[in-house]
Amino acid sequence: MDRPAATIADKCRFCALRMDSQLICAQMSVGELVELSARSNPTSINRKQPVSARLLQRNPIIAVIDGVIGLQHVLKDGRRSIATLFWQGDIIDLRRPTQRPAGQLVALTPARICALDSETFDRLMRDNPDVQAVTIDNMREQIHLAAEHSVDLGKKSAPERLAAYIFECRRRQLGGDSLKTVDLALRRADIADYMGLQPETVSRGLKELERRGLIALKGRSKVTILNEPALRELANGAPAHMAARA
Amino acid sequence: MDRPAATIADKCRFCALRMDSQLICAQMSVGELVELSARSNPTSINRKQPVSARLLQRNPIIAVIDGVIGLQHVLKDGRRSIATLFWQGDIIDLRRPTQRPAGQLVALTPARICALDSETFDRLMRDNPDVQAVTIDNMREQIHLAAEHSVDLGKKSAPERLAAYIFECRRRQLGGDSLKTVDLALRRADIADYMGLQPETVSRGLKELERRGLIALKGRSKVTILNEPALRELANGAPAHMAARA
DNA sequence: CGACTGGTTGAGTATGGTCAACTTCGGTGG
DNA sequence: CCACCGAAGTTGACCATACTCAACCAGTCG
Repeated sequence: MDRPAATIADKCRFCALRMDSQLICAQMSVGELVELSARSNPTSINRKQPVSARLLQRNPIIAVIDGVIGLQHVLKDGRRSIATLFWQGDIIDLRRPTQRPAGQLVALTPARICALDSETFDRLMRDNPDVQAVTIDNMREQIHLAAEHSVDLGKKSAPERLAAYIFECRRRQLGGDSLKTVDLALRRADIADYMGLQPETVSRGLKELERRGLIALKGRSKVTILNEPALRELANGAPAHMAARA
Repeated sequence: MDRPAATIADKCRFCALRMDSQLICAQMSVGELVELSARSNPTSINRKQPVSARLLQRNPIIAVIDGVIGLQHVLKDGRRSIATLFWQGDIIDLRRPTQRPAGQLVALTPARICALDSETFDRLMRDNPDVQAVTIDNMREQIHLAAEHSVDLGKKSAPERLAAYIFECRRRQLGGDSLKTVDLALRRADIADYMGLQPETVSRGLKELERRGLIALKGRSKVTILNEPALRELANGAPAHMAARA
């Protein structure tokens, strides 16, 4: 190097992962960020593009800067399933002891991610307890969300799943639980593959929620929640008369 | 105390969590175990018993010693869903920032667990890198298994789900991938609630796998795998002609 | 404008859910 | 040891939800 560059590279300086105290890069010192920015690989991905296998090979730790990344599995006969959604701040650690295929990461919206190699990430985890805490919290949250998602897929009807999906989107969006209008974020086909439905069923289900007066569809991707208690009851699997009362 | 007790309490001395190098207590020094055994709460639970809320209040970290623990959610109208199965060595960390209800832990077989309080667990994680590594590995594995389970629930037919369940049981059992005869571990109703089916469908599905010559049912809870490649193809969602060829 | 992608609508169907009856198993007590 | 009881599991008939397939519609981009 020409001279000791004690400044943070631009790619990190303005990164969204520093802008919220809950996010990983907000835990780091200037020195750590300088070092990190020499090793990190921020990348933009277009919708439907997979995260390059070559990138993952060297850099198996992915932090989602913005957009939505899906973990996609394709069954032998072509059925596609999206097992997990990753949103801003989520840390995806694809390293596994057993070398079973783990599915593929695909951008479901235009997205930006930041890829790290094992050594850098492990060192950061070891040396910075705040990074470690944030990362472990994120893993715990992922485990918890995965459990809730399993409940959705296991026992809920199509309208119930869609109600649950609307709340899931809202929770993960800027503004969170106070938003009245939620962005569905994904295309119908992706919502379908994530919620274990067909695109047609998603369409009919959303219409059904609208017919019941629970939501209003604003264009193709926005939903306004009209009756939040009832929508919540429905998402929690309450029978019709309970949801109506809510 | 009467005198410095430098011995490990019996409850820890013979614990299965020390007997395998992958498990959490096998990472600990004698000194740590002595200290730990003063704080840990090994408990036996009968099938269908929930893990006591009082225990969890004080000790939100649970290690599964043996048996199967399920994370159960009950919907507003009574439908029951088992989101996750925890087996020997799994570490359940129920602490969450947001105080949303997280479901209930229930023993699905006679089980033994060991409950720890936050402080003890966090200190152990901080002071012992091996404990930390094992625990983080376990969390990563849980995230991964949850993703696979979501694929099962989202897009697979009843026989496919049951084939996948048989492999999941085998993987988690002593002997693992080499076993020919697998213990289904759970009752039909619990398998149903875990795989997003009804008990009747589980029964019919297992019969169907038997009819196709993929498995043989030995009593109510044992299954012998007769055609492993074909069963695997089926579990992976291959169409009938591919599975038959396998 | 035409081609394309994404979304919606409709008709028919199949898979798995529901409900009820029945069987098997395992434990308990006479 | 067998009789009995309750829990667990299986079977069958019927039915509903969501899937399939096809046509159609609405934007968008060259």
